[in-house]
Amino acid sequence: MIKKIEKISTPQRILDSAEALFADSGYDGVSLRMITKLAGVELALPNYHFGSKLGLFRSVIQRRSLILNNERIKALNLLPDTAEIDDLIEAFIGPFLRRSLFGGEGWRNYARVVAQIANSPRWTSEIMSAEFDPVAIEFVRRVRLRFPDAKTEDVYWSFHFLLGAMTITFAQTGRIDLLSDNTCRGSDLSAIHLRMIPFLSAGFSSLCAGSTQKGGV
Amino acid sequence: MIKKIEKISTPQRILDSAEALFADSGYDGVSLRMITKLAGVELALPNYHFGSKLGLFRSVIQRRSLILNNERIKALNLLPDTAEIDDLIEAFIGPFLRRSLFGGEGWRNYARVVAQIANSPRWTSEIMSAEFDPVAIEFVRRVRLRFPDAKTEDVYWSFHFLLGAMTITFAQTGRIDLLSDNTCRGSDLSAIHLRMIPFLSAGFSSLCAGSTQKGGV
DNA sequence: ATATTATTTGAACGAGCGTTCAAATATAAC
DNA sequence: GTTATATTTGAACGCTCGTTCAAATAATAT
Repeated sequence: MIKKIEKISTPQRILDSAEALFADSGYDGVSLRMITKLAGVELALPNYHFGSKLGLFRSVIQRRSLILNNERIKALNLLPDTAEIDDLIEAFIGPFLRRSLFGGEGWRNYARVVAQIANSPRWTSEIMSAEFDPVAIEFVRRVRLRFPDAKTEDVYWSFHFLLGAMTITFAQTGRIDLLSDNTCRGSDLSAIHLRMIPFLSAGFSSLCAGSTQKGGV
Repeated sequence: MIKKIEKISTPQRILDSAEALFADSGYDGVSLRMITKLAGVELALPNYHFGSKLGLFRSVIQRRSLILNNERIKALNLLPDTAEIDDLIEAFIGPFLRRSLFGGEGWRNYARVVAQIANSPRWTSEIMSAEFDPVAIEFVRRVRLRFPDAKTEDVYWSFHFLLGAMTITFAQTGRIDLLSDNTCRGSDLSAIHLRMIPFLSAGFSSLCAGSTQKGGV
């Protein structure tokens, strides 16, 4: 059978181009003219399909966040209530990590956009909370099942540290490559997986399991 | 008492206004007209004093990074070669944390700008590496003195996770406040200090001291 | 006080911005 | 095949952008 060239719909083309450009230069660093030029469509079409530039930006995030959060919830639900902390962290981080590794350029660009919005007060409520609060709440609930004696604040703060480490890492800024003179590769996500889960698990355990006193190596 | 009106120089006024606006909206989200209007100076003056908008942005970062990195180096030099990992982390993070807490609005805005540039590939080489590599290298060197058997990659990756947790936290995006329904306050930096040092120390120890195998609670 | 330099002013430059809209075209329903 | 709907086109709207520059003013040095 002859392989037909799959026609990609206009909204998809716009989303892909916007995602790639937003990943490099952020929301304000990209114009609709740059996006439509890269997508090969007319200038007016983003506004027709997404209402506004802001609507397009939100759609860029939503498209993959829905997939990602479904996978996270599914992975968490597969674990027993008695699951260890490293399995919980794996369930939360793993889907994002594997998408970044095997999901192609689009998922890598998405991760870069996520890092930007996660680190800016501007997008905290209207995007970050709207997209990621439900799965974050479920993750926190499961961590508290694992550490019933943990203080609420300790769990939230641990999650916050995880969030920062995760977003900066998956964004692949090139910082660790430059700093380590290419001894470490930000694109080597299997090396990341090997280290991020133990690092964060130890942090959670230190803060949520035992006492909060210092020096507890 | 009579409040003496301290005349602030034009470059300082421009830096302060630029810093505040960049903190909220990023490099491309702010115009020189917004900056000069807030500073109460003429439009042409940023270009006169800093060469260009990009030069102004770099100066905003440099102004406080010089102070910060001097304090970090000094704090590291005060520690013996046998210093524990939590003291090393304290020396690296502490100055930034205390400035954000007691240093006023300017330092908080600076932290927000730092979070943005640390999480964007765009600023990795020309700002992040240029400003922070020397102190990062010294920190890594000291960690390796503490953990002589640690693999090089493990130390770099641990530092990278620290960087992500630190920048997102000091940026005070409001995310943890919203997520925890104000149980946690992103502005409560003493609560942060109490938790971030143990969390990261445990991560470093897990990755750099013992074996890299999983499940080592 | 005068000469020299540093800074500030006010206006203008060309270019790019997000958004809108009527007309043209393609698609779908009957 | 004809009508109704969905999408695309191309141009224009008012506005803001970073940068430049000669003229005016302030500060400094002799």
